[in-house]
Amino acid sequence: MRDDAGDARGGLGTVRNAALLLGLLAAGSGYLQLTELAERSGLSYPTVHRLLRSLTLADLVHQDPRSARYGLGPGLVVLSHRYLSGLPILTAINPYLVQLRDELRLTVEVQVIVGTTLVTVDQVDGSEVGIYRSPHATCPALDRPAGRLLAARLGEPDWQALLDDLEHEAAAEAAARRADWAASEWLHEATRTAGTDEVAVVLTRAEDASPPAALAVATPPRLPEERVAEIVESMMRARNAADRTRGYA
Amino acid sequence: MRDDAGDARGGLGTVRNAALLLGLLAAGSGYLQLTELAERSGLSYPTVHRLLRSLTLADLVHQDPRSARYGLGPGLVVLSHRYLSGLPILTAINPYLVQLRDELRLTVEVQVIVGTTLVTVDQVDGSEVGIYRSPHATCPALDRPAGRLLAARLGEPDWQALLDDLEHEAAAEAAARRADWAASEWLHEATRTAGTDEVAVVLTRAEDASPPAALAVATPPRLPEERVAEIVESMMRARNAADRTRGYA
DNA sequence: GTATTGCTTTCCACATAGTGGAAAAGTAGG
DNA sequence: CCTACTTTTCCACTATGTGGAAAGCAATAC
Repeated sequence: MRDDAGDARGGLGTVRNAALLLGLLAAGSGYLQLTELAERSGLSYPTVHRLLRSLTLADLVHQDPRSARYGLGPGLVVLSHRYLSGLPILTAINPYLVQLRDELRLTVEVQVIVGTTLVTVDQVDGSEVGIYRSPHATCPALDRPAGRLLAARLGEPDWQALLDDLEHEAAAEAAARRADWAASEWLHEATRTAGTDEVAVVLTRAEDASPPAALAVATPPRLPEERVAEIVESMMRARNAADRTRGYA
Repeated sequence: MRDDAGDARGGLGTVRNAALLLGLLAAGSGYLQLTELAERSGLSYPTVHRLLRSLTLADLVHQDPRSARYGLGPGLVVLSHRYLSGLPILTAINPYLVQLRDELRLTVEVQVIVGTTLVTVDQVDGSEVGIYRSPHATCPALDRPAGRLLAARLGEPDWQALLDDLEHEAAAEAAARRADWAASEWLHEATRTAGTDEVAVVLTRAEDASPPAALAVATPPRLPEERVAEIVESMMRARNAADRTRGYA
């Protein structure tokens, strides 16, 4: 079965172009000029202009009236929230997050891997975070232990795409450690950028239809092994309670 | 100036159709059948099919392999996070949220109005929420005091669209109270659905380019006026500190 | 104050991409 | 095995989406 309309395998060109522009706006920091988007996308100025105007009408893009530059739009927030509020794993783990935070006295996060990106989709803040919070954090998946556990559970094409973004040495190390990550229910080691360690526990099962998710807790460096074991145990308990809610025993 | 290509004023038809389907998926609960989407959109089966496949390739839609039904996709989360992480008001208020939560001993939320919808874009949970958390909540704007303050500050077309969604009596009441809401920096009254009261404080200024935002704190009913005044004062202090960060004095 | 430069937006002609009716393929239930 | 419904593909057609050229706009330099 092959639908020729819609450029076999690639989908409708106009939708692909619109999505391309959204991706470019997401990859940039802040607002971009129409000419920059045309250069990076390979599309002409009038085409970029019409696509951006169409996306603006749909509230998916916003044009800064002062600078005429374009950025992502607020309509994306509603769509994303609707998506997240329907994820069974988030609904199931939700009731346990505050209790887990109070028990550990640490900020608890829920991470989801999307493509090669690790996204913080929920968090319950402990008092220890002070003024350094990142409620809408995204980072390359392998930067954090949670991302390593989840990335290792991706299918081959996604795993390969992830490796393609890495330098040779980092890709080799990741490839070497993949089987270990895939076999582990939890991981405690350093993050790449935040200068902290992190304990991560996988939430999702291979048979789940939604993207892989994990719990994550940032910890000080050089935590005693007993303390790590306690944290893992608490996180596992929350995870297992959520599993019972979801019908896994 | 008028660009005929792109159906004057409506943008490109294909982008509009794609956005229409995203909106229908957001409005539904869970996954929808292709035939349902065709019926609600007025588009033909093959058209809906090609649009959905294109959106799926862009990670904005997901097809459940078991039921063949369609739902919103995880790519929306990355785009939304990138959008939110660039909002100046969120960056500015962020460092004060944990301290405010600890001071009030109550959950603190940041609300943003998008169209006629109020969206919780950040929250710092107190211990009082227990197992009833709504981290990705969306609701009609006027259901909550924060939404009332923000909706009253919308332009005429958006305000009108909001009224159109209401029953006649509710619309009349909102119209009667609009001026009062627009003139108030804070509001303390009942929410429509949660069975709680709420204190809300406006965060954004009319001249801000980003969507209107507010701080919100749920409170028990029949709170003494002195306590309400204390809560408002603390929230205003956080708001004013964020304003100084943003260059307003 | 004027000219220049660069960006955004519109105009126009054209070709093909996107559309919908019809048909085929797939799946679940009786 | 048959039926009913849904999803996906095929096919012909035309209206939409494209890009080159031009117009409009705003900021900057002289």
